[in-house]
Order: sequence, then structure tokens, then C-alpha cells
Amino acid sequence: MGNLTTFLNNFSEFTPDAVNDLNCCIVEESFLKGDVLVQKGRVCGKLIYIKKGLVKLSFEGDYKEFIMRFFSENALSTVLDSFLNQTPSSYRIVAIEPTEISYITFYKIEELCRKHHCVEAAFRKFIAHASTNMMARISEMLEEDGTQRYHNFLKQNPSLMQRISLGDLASYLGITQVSLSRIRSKQ
Amino acid sequence: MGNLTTFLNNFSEFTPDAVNDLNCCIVEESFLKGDVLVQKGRVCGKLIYIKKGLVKLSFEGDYKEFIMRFFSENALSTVLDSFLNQTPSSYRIVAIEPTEISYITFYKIEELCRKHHCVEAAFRKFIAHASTNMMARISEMLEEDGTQRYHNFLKQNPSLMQRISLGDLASYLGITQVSLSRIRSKQ
DNA sequence: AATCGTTTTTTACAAATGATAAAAAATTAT
DNA sequence: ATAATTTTTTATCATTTGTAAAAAACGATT
Repeated sequence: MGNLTTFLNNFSEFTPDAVNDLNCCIVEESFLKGDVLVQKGRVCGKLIYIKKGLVKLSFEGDYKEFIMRFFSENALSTVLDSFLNQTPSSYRIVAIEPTEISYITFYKIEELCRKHHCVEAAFRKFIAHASTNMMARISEMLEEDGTQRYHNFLKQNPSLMQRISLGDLASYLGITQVSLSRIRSKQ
Repeated sequence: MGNLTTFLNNFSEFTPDAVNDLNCCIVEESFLKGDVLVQKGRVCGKLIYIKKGLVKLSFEGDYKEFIMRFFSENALSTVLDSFLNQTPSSYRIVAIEPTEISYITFYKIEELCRKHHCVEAAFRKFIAHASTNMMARISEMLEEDGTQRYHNFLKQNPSLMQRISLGDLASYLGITQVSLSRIRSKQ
């Protein structure tokens, strides 16, 4: 099982000092399926490393939920805009499996960024990485239809397929459950 | 007509020293309609302030172009992931009107971020702002259909409507030209 | 093993969207 | 001013997608 420090360390080589300081700031927490890690309307003050389990970043539409992204083992999850701006989140993060996380707060990260250049570099790479993901998601939504997006997801996240419900996957893909069931039945 | 420095200054109050240093780094450039500001495959090394004109951030699909976002007067434009990672861009920036810009390079920004805390704060707010925009775009693509997205765009960018061609707007909205023409004719 | 509740799949129908072609309008160049 | 090009509109048809409701499959609990 990985941890937050080694995950960030992959972005930028840490000094032993930085590793130490980081490890001291990390808090562990566990959630049951359905638990809310970050509430809508609250500032997302945490950078969340998923040790075990699966969560969704989502928001409530008029009648149904829409899912921005899933985060599973060994991923860093946060409501990026709320975290960076320290403003109330329009989105929420919900566990869809029993989930174990470790997190560090925005303020601790800021502190360590000021103290250790290597932490700042890693944090910036994380943001850059998240930007790449968001741009890729936008372009995929523009360029590809539901069927293609489904197959992309299948290729890129084969192991998640058995863990995500039809409804949640359809909500992520931006299509209806019925549509997704039709896509699946066509091979 | 605004400029890059005063634009960034809105994000975080600059010291006179920082204003000076920034102004020294700024380069001016002009483009004709159709000119490419940032090429696909090249690293986007510039943070581009649009003084006058209109550009599109786009990419080439198999048969047609898809538009991620428009940037007009008084906007900061860049290929965010390429800029932050300093990796080749999958996207390009093209002028769709005669356009005047001022820009600062990635390296100069980095230098000034190290030197002036206020510049670093402004730059971070810019990134946070861009994140908000990208998340909003993803959620809009999930939640709303072409008709609703058209009306949102109309409300948020009334002045751009006469300046963007039907094809470009359709490409941004993720629908066909014909569909957009139908939407327009329905009131 | 039987039941309840949930999730997934299927079906039928209606509405929206895309593809294509062609005409009309607007813009640009000569 | 005219021709050439581009952009926008209109129409038709095929396909896709959504809605609603029912059926089937799956899991948890008793």
C-alpha cells in the first residue's frame, strides 16, 4: 500500500527533511460506503490520498447526480478549484466503497511549499497533472460519443469496471443507464 | 485597453517593484486572422494576454476541429497543461480576428514568482481560476444539452455572438452546424 | 431457502440529433 | 460590379438517445 508522501515524491524527488515534515502532517481517516468526504458548500481544505477504496467527485443536477471523476487506490483526490481558491465547493466527494485515506490540509501544504522547494515542485506538478486530466476530459466529451467514451474508460480503467455501478458509470460518461446498457449488449 | 500587468494585479496587489519587473518582461505581438499563436506539438511557453481581437484554443479531430475555449479582449490565454508541464501541446491557439497580444514567457514568470511573492500569488490565482473554468465546462457538458449550452454561452458572452462563426460556435458547443442553426431558428 | 430491496437489463415509443444535399445569403476577391 | 467563395439556412431521412415502465438478476437479511 502506497502513501501520500511517496506518491508526491514521484512528482519531484524529496529531501529526507521534506519527507519527515510531510509525514508529520499526514492524517489518516476511514469511510464507509456512502460517506461524504467533502460536502458541497464547504471549502475543500484537504489533499486526499486514496490508500484503499473508491470515491466519486460529483454534483447534484436537478434530478440526478453527475460524476466528474473517480479516484481509486493510489490517486490524489481533491475538489481542485475549491482547494486552490479556498472557496466553497460546488462539488462533493463521496465514498462508493469502504475507503481509507490519508490527507494533508491546504495550510500545511502551503507551509511546506514555502519551506521545501521540492514539495512546491511536486505540488505544482500535481496541479499540472490535474490540468492535463481536465483538458483531456473536455476534449473527449467534445470529440467522442458515449459509445467511444465507454470503450476508452474500459481500456483505461479495466479494473474499475466491476466496482462501479451501471448508474454511476453512465453518470460519468454523460449518458443514461439505458444507453449504457444498450452499448454493453452490443458486444 | 488593459495590459497583462494590470490584469494580473487584479488577482493579487503588486508592489511597484513587481510591476516594474513585469513590465520589463512583456513582449508585444500582432497576428492576422488565421495566424497560429501556439502550434500543436510545440511547448506553449507563453502566458498570453489578449489586448484586442479573438482567439480559439482548439484541436484537430479526425475530420473536424474542436474548440476548447475562446479568449477575447482582456483575457489570459495559454495551453494550460503544456504551459505548466512545459510539454508539447496537443492543442493550438489560432487567431479568428486580427489580434494584438502581450505575453510573458514561462521562464520569466517562474523567475518573477521566485522574486516577488505577489506575482506568485497572482499566478496561482490565475491557475485556480482556470481550474474553475475547466470544471465548470466539464459539468456543463455533462448536465446540459446543446440547446441549453447555447443559451448559456449567449448569456455569458453576448458580445462574442456576432464575432464567432456558426461553425466555430457549434464546434465549441459540441454539436453540428446544422443543429446550431436549428436551435437559433427556434427563437 | 424465501423474501425484500436494489440494481441491471430489456422493451416500446417519442423526441432530439446527425448526415447529407441543396438552396439562399453573406462575404471576399478580382 | 461581378464572380467566387464561404457561411448560413432549410429540408429530408436515418440513427441515436431519452423516457417510462416492466422484467430479470443480484444481494442481503431473515
